[in-house]
Amino acid sequence: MAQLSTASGIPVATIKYYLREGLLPAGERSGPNQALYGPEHLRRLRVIRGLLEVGGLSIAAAHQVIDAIDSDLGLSHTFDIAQRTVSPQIDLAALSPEAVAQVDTVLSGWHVSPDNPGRLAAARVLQTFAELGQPDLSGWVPGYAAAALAVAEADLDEVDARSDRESKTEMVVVGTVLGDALFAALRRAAQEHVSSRRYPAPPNP
Amino acid sequence: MAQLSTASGIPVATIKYYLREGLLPAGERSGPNQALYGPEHLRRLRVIRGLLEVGGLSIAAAHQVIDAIDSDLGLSHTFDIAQRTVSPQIDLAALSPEAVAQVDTVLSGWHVSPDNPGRLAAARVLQTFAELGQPDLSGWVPGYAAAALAVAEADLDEVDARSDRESKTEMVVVGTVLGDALFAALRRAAQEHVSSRRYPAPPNP
DNA sequence: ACTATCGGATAGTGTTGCTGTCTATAGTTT
DNA sequence: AAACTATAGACAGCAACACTATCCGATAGT
Repeated sequence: MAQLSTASGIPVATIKYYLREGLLPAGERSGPNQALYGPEHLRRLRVIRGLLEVGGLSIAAAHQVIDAIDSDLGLSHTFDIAQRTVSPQIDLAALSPEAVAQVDTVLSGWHVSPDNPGRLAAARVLQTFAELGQPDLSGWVPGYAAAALAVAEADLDEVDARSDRESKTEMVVVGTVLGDALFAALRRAAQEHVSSRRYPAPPNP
Repeated sequence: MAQLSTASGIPVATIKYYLREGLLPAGERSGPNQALYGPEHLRRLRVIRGLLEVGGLSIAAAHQVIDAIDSDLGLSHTFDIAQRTVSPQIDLAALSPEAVAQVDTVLSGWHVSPDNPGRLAAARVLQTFAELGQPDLSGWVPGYAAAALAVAEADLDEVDARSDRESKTEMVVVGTVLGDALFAALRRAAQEHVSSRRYPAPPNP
């Protein structure tokens, strides 16, 4: 276990904690107080840290998506679990009908089930804007939808590019979680790029 | 204050907490133990709840971006504060040069400063993929970059569409925070749409 | 005069993600 | 064989966070 700790850079106490929480499978027992850990444990640890640190998931959420990787349920079901895990729980009754209608307008032509977590989350965001007196976002949101469609195509392409089923499953889960972080990061960079192109000389205070 | 509480749906104790933390400016004092709260307080409360619940910010982070709204520092500076607040702090020394180079390839042609928070965060994500043995993302990431560019254009368009400076500032801050959530939500919906189009009949277990 | 409410201060709560300590045992070195 | 180190497993403790509850003295409205 000391090796596992030094190889991963994670303290022994933390590894024990992940074992306790069921995030990491126990090592192969070689005695009452001895266990052997293989490369798959190291890999799993890296998945865990990626989900927690980069993806910002909680321990409980990471547990769910890791279970989704381990169980073989078919890709669409795995997608569903991953999506629900990373999305906020939203009560449909708490949403204004206007916001929901607004989202459905944007999503018109898409085949999306009514309880898709993204649909509800998007409605929540639009409702927040509406409460802040920004009712007309018709110039803004469609651009987001078009970009989201392009990204989703890229996501599915990448999953298709994986050869074996296990690799596909992992790409579904990890891609769902880390894809959010990746896009947000690239948006920051793109904002600086576009901003500097539009306003060449930033005003000096 | 009771009115403010019922109007916003936020418990009095919580409003007091926000006052203590400096998120909400004090009401206009009308006596040693009396204060008046106006519509601007209600609006501010809605901003706070949006940042915390929808944007997922911490109290400290919300404080920073709210200060950015209040101070008038020029749009590019406000953008910078908002970006740094919502981005994870990443130590450049902890990043592998390969991951950084990979990001810079994707960002080639963009005018992005070396310490742009998005550049570092994107490198962190790519490094995580590399550690998981997914080295070749050249079919995936460029699509993200193109989409991010389109979204950034839409963001700046929307800021430009605001007339007064204060409204622009608020759109910069709120748009930066809630835009992430909006895009992530629409990506979920788009994934279901694309997935159902590509694999019409999900396998029944 | 009386009662409800106010602002302000202080302390307490539940959750989360670890971290430190302890014990009994097992391997390893001398 | 004795000394030493490392291990698994259980348990308690801790710091940060976002509230929440209680108390207090003063005052506004009736």
